[in-house]
Amino acid sequence: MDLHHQHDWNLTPEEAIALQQSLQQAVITLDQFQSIDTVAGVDVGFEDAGHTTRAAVAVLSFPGLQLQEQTIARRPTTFPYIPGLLSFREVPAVLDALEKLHILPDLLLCDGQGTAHPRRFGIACHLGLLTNIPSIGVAKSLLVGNHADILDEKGAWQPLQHKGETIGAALRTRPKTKPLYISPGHRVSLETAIDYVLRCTTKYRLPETTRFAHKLASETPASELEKLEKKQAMATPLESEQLNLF
DNA sequence: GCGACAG
DNA sequence: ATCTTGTCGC
Repeated sequence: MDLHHQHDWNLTPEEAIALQQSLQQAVITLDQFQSIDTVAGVDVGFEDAGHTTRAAVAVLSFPGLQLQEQTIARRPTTFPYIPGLLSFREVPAVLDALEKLHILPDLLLCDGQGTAHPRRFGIACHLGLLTNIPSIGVAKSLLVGNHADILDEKGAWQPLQHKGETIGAALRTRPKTKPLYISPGHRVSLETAIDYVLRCTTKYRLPETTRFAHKLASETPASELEKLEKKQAMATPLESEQLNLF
């Protein structure tokens, strides 16, 4: 992929933090996109006791939410899990999976935080910036910040705040369940992020995009992996020029 | 120094 | 995230 913000991945935690602070300056939390016809769910799982990273991308039509395409990529795990540095562990594999797509998704729903991060640069921001695809962070638990109690009805939400600023929202996507933490990744405002997450959510707590991607990243048997590999190789994969055209 | 800590 | 069975509640 010909990325506008390419960079080395062989970094120490200290270098990774410095890079986040640098790249964060380029993040845009305003709506900057045209029509959204496809939404992709991105998720990552691990095999071999964590030695292998498996990334999955599921592209759904929008607003119909019908599966259009799915890809999987596996590669050796090279970075440990460190709170605040998740993207350095998962993004390389995700980029591999995105390169296999034939359809360029209009929006990315990522597993994890966007701006709801100590340095305002969660995995959704990192992926959005590298691919230049509008992105949203959809996390199942909190990394940083606080919020008031949320009404127990779908759609209810409260701003997530940290050090005096609103960094995201705690959103109830289903009654009687824990909220989801939504935040802008890149080129999407918080209000719009909440709207899209709700429009991708049907009867479950997690959006359909995330559910499809998670199924691929964690529940797909190795036996069915080769079947997917063939489908992925059938047509011409997304060319780098198609990604990043501002 | 102590506790918290996406996946 | 992953290792793992049954089980409590709407």
